[in-house]
Amino acid sequence: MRPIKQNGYHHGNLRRAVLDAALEAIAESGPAGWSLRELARRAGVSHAAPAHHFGDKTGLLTAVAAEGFGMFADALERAGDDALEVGVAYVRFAVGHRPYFEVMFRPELYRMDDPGLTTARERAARVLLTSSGRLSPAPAQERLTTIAAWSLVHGFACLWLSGSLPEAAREDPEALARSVIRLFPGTSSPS
Amino acid sequence: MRPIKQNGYHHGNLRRAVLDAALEAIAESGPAGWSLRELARRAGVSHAAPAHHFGDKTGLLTAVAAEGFGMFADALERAGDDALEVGVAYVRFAVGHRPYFEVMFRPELYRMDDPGLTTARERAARVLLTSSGRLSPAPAQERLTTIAAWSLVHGFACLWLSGSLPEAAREDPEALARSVIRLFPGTSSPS
DNA sequence: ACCCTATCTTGACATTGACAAAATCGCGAG
DNA sequence: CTCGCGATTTTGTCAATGTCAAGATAGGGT
Repeated sequence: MRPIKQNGYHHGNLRRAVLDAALEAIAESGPAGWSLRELARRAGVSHAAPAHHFGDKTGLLTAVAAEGFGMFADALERAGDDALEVGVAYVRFAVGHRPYFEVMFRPELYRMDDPGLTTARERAARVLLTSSGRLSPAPAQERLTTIAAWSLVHGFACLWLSGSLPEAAREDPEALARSVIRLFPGTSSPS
Repeated sequence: MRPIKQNGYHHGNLRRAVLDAALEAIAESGPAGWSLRELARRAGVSHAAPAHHFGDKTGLLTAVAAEGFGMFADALERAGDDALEVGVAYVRFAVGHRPYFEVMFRPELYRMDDPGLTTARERAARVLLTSSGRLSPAPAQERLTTIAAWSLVHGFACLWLSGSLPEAAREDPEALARSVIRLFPGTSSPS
């Protein structure tokens, strides 16, 4: 946002500033419509400053994805054990943190071997697994039920973000998501 | 693939050649991991030849999306009126024509005001609407049911394409999709 | 034989990602 | 205090890319 440097050189936390600038740029132009040099310009530093903290563009996107998966896992854990609430939290995160979400589920943009990223990813997957497991009518279908519930909320989030749903513009996505998820068997009566 | 030109200049259908080269490049490196000049190199023409047919990079991606929506609508119409089969066709198209699918649902990459694109898009939407409509238990929930069914198949396709599903590597996506869709209320007994 | 239009080439320019080397800052050792 | 050292930032540079403008070529219609 605002330039960090006052006069001469500085040693501020440029890492955070560049990350925020990247998130803002992704929000404006998508995960590929920006440039490292533009971020540096926004942060008020020279064109090669971000390279020291992130290596290259892929490294910056890896940092975005890792942070995103961490926040995502937190949000899902906060939703508790009820599958409906976890699903709503899934959509709420996608809509409320669109830049993170758009990078997270595009693995060709970042490095999947990042350690912090994979742990956060597994943490989020565990919440999805446990919450959707109790939707299954029989233990044999537990795996399919998890995939189906995950697909439902993920698909809704993607369609809403891409503007494919005609009602996307004039309706609250969270309320709409709640109504849609309720159609899935087992989510109507939580307790 | 193969260079078109034999000797000197040529007037072949470069448009098709560039489109095919673009699809191949997208299949390899995603919708953003290629360059116009690389396509021209692959097709054996000069670096600015594609510009005459597509204007710019966005124009080329618009052509890809338009052609993709046309093939998509054809595939869905071929599946008939049964919601389960339409859903399976949805996933089959996403997996079998991955480059098209990845561009189609990323509107920031192309121009949505393209006339041929919007007509094909509406044609596909109509199939989804009519086939999912008969899944609804009550007419009042028809809109929600359509959104839910669409979200389910779209989410499954996206998760499978992004490699997020752990079983993605060792199972047939079409069969898995069929099992998953069957969990949705109303799809078990088609007739 | 000639021209005309679509098609393709060539040349150029600004922007970008990446790398190397120099410059600067901040902090601890003496 | 000051000196040096590592972390950080700058500057300079290069190849690659997208886009535009101008020239060259082919093939058909007159």
